[in-house]
Amino acid sequence: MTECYIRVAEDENEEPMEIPSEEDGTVLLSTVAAQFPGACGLRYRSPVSQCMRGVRLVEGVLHAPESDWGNLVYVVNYPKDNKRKMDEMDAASAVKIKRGVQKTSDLIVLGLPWKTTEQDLKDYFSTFGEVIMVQVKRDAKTGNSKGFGFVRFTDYETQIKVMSQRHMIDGRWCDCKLPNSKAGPDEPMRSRKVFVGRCTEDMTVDELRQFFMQYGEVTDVFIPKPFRAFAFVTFADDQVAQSLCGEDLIIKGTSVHISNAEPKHNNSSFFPSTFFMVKSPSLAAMFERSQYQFPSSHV
DNA sequence: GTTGAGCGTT
Repeated sequence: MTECYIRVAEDENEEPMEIPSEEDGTVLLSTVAAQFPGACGLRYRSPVSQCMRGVRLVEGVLHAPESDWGNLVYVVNYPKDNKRKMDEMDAASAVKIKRGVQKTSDLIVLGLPWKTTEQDLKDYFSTFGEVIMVQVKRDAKTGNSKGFGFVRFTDYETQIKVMSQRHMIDGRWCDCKLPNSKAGPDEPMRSRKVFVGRCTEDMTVDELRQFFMQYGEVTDVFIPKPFRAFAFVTFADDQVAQSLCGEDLIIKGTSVHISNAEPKHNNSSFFPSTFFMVKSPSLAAMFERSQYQFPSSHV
């Protein structure tokens, strides 16, 4: 058997696309997935039995049913019952659109092959939608991949779609999930100050101020020294601060996580900050600063 | 130069 093209379609009634086989006549699942992201196999209607038959799949390699692939149209298989999930997804996103544009967040990608690079991730996930950030986490010393990474999409629908299925990346099944850092209901109190996690050392007070200005008036930026990979940003309006909590924002190509700046002690009943504010703004600032530590989730 | 559930600081 020699190299050829086989006809593959999303559905029996849809127009097929021709995809190439290998020299030995087999077809790689990754070749199918390149055109049909999320594909996990192929099936076809047997001319003899008129039943759908599965194509043999061994370690990412699809084998022709008979001596060759023939002129049949092969239909793409997706994990579980993806069609029904799509309907649920559309209904869910329709509800959410009414409440405004959904913010996307970083997704953790688990199970990456050691060899997979950020370019590989970008290439793969771009088939779902516009990608605005990818990371492969590596050992600082050896540079070896830790086997997981992160991805961020422009559109929320893309994020939902990507989370709803498994992913064949460089020969391994990977999962995309919401990272633990943003799981569970946190965000307890209302504050004008937010905690900015995962800062990099090159971020300056000025740059953070410039960046956060787009959301509202910034009254203070505090970066602990020596470098501790987080910062505090205070807004004039607490609603601005609250609206950012839980979000992943991208500053200079780095994804930072916004959460509430949590007070470690609560002495405000003895010395309400409003008392200091009318008397002395600088004292009020000192007071606020002494009250807030990093949230427990980041300790 | 190894590994395979997890969780992001260069």
